[in-house]
Amino acid sequence: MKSDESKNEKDVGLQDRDAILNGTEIPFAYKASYILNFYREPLFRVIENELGLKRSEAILLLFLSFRDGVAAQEMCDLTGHSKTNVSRAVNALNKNGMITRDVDPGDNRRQLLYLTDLGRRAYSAFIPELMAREASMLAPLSKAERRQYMSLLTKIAGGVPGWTGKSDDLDASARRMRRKFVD
Amino acid sequence: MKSDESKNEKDVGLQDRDAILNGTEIPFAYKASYILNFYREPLFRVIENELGLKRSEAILLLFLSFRDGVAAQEMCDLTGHSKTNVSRAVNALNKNGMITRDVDPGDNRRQLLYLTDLGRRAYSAFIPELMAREASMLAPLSKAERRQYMSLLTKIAGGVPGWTGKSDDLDASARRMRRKFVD
DNA sequence: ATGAATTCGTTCCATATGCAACTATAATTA
DNA sequence: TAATTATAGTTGCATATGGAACGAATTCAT
Repeated sequence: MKSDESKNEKDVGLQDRDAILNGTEIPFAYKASYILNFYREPLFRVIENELGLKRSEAILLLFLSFRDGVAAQEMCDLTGHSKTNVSRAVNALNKNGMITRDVDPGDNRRQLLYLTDLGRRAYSAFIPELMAREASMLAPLSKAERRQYMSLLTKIAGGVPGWTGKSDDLDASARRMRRKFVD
Repeated sequence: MKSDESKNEKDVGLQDRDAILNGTEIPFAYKASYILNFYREPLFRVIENELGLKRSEAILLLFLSFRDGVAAQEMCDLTGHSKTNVSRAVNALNKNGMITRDVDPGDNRRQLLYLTDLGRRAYSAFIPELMAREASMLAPLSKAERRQYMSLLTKIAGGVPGWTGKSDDLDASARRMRRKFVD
């Protein structure tokens, strides 16, 4: 694949951009990543600057907003984040008063997490921006297409537990990669 | 280990999981993030362990695989990654012989990047695993649904340049957040 | 019950990453 | 042309993040 040499323009035109996004061998994953990168990253930086919340802390607040009272473990399972990171987010938010934690009466190792009023206020401060940006993201879709999109996402998400968590598959991937790349 | 799924309360059941994913106020973004997290992160870690390629380096190889000869700048524009990170990836891959770089004859500031054979071999080592995982991800969808999904992603991706890069909007978000959260 | 194995959460350490400041080159304006 | 502004890429610094090792609580198998 040779690039042609007509690169006078530094701007990448729209159709060019689309061609680029279609060039990869993993077009679904690539496009979804592309979209999500531009959706999430800039806003998380704003949240960090304005509210002093790290990415993982904002995500924890988001999670607790509709799932109050879980333990850190659930957060790891359902988001795929490392427990190291979740632990740190829990401690930081606890320290600044945005969540509280109670020992789980049924298991003293676990600590159940709850939003405080301050935590809810922080959540209320950033969630409208995330929603507005989501609306921008979906703007090119009609109502019917949005329903379609949600339906597809739901189907895909439903399959996730089937192909994640199987560390055997990842080990097999690792072996194939290694074998293929050995010098 | 408990042998099955009947009533282990620590496990989150499937229907429960779906309810959780639907609970948020940004369901599209949340579900897409959820899927993508589980798609990408584990494999990037395998790539790092097996091939010694950082996430940003693997992404650069992926990008060059269908877009050989670009400058670092394009990489930033089209992926949203910071130029710091891209610069470091370029230097690392150049040092270990996976890419070469030539000064752009039309602009001495720019350096055009090219995959080497070694770089292609590294790419060839990991891309099948990303493809296989993409296939797993899409497994719940029929052929027709996949076409639909791609069509929707294309539409959404086409809109991205319209709502990103407008730092005015982000500034406005920042102001609203701050105002809403002031103590 | 006793001891082995498992799980929840924390901490240490190494590394990855973003921002801001900087150098060098190019484009713009006078 | 000279002076100003903008852009490509690099680097210093502060911080974010993941893995492994750990302590404590729990479960499992005798």
